[in-house]
Amino acid sequence: MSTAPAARRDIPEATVARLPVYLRALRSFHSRDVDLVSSEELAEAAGVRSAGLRKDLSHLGSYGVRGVGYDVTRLSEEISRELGLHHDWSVAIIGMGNLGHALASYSGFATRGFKVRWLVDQDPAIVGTTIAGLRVIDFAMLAVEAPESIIAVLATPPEAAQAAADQAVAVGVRSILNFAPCMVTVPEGVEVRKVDLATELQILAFHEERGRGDETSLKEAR
Amino acid sequence: MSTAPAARRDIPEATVARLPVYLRALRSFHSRDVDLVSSEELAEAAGVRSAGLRKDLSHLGSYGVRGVGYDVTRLSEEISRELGLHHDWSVAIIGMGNLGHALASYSGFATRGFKVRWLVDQDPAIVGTTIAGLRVIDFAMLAVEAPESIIAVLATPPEAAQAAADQAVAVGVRSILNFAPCMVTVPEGVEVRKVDLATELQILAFHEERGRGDETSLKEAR
DNA sequence: AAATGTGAAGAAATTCACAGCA
DNA sequence: TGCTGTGAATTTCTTCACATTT
Repeated sequence: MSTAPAARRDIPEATVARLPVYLRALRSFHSRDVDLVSSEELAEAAGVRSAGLRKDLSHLGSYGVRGVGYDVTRLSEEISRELGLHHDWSVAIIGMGNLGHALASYSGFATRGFKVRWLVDQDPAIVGTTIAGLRVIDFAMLAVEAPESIIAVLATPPEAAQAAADQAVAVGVRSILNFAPCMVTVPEGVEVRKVDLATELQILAFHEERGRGDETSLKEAR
Repeated sequence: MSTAPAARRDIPEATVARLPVYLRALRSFHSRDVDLVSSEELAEAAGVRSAGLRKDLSHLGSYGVRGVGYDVTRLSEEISRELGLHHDWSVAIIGMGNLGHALASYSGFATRGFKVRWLVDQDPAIVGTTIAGLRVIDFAMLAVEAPESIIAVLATPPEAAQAAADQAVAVGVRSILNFAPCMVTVPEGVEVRKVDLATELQILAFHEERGRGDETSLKEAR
C-alpha cells in the first residue's frame, strides 16, 4: 500500500529465514573485494532464484540501483540492521558436555554480532573450571551476572533440557536455541528454535531412499 | 482419491520435515507406556495443530481409528518405514575439530537407525588416533572401506568444507549434512542440508528485536 | 542496455469445518 | 458420542513477466 516511505514491518517469515544467508554471501563477496553484485550473482551464491531474492530485498526497501545492482557494503548494513545486528548479542551456553564444549569454541558463533559470554552448568564438578577462556558458572550466578537480554543455547542432555529452559526463562531469557534432542515447553513470549541432528539425518534418509525421485529441484546447496 | 490402497508417493516437503518430530513424540509416549494417542495429544506434544497433524498423517495412509486415535507402536513403525529407517544408515563425520569431536559422541546421533561408522580427517597428526572408540581415517581409506551408501556430516572449518564435500561426493556420498558456516556446491543428485548456528541466532535476534510483535503465534516450541 | 522492483499468476501449505466411521 | 480423514477455503510463498529507472 504505502509505496514511498519504505515498505517496513511485516517481513514474511520465509524472507527472514533467508536474510542471514544473503548476509553470509555478501560478506563472502566483500572479503573478495567485490563491492557491487547483481541479484543474479547474489542469488547464485545464496542458492536461491534471482526473482525471489529481489522480492525478499524489496521488503526492506529499495537499496539496489536499476541497471547496476546492489552495493555490497550498503546492503550488508541494511540487512544487519533489519536483523537487529547493529548491537551485540550476548549468548549463554547451557550444558557443558561434549556439545556445549564444542559450541563454546565453535567458529560459527564468532560471526559478528554474537558473543558467547557465559557458560553454564549445574554440575558442581564442572562449575568453576575454565573452557575456551570462560569460567563455567551455575544458574544462580547467571541470574546475578546477566540482567540484560541474552540468548540461551541449550546443549544439555535431553533429560535436563526442560529444567534448564525453565531456569533460563526465570533468569529473563526470551530466545532459546535448543540443541537437545527433545522438545521444551516455554511460556508465551519466549521463542525457541530447534536444531535437531536426528531430524536432519532422517530427512536426508527419506530423500536418499526415494532415490532419483525429484532431486533435481535440490541440486544446489543453501 | 484412491482411499484403500494407501495414498503413497508425493509427500509434501513440509510434511516430510515434520515426520521426524512426530516420530520423536511417539517414542516419548511409548517410553511412558502410552499406546494410544489422539491427534490432539500428539499434535500438542509435537508443537503443531491437530488438523495439520491429521493431514500430514493422511499422506501416509489411514493408520488411525475414528473415534479412538492412533496406535503409538503402529504409527511409529509406519513413519519409520516411510522415512527409510527400516534399515540402518552409516554416517561418516568429516573433520575432527572441536565440533566433529563432539558430534562423534553426541547422543542425538544415537537415535535408532543412524550409526557413526567413520571419522575422517585430512590432518596426518589426527589420522590414526581414536575418538569415541573409532579410529580416525583419511579419505583414501574411506574410499576403500565405504563402498555402500553413506551420509556425510561436514564438520570442517569453512575453508576446507568445499574440498571435503568434493571428496565425499567422489567417494559416492549422495547426502550431506553441512555444519560448516559456509555453502558448498555439489553435483546434481546430491542433497545437502545445512545446519547453521549463526543463521539460527540471527533469526532469534530478529524476533527478539521486534519484541512483542507477533510472538503469540510461536508460543510453543517445536 | 541492463538490472531492479513489483503487480499478477501460480503453487504450496495451512486452517477450517464437517462428513463418515467406530 | 468421539475422533479421524479430507474436500474446500484461506493464507503464505514462489515464480513469472514486464514496466521502470539509471
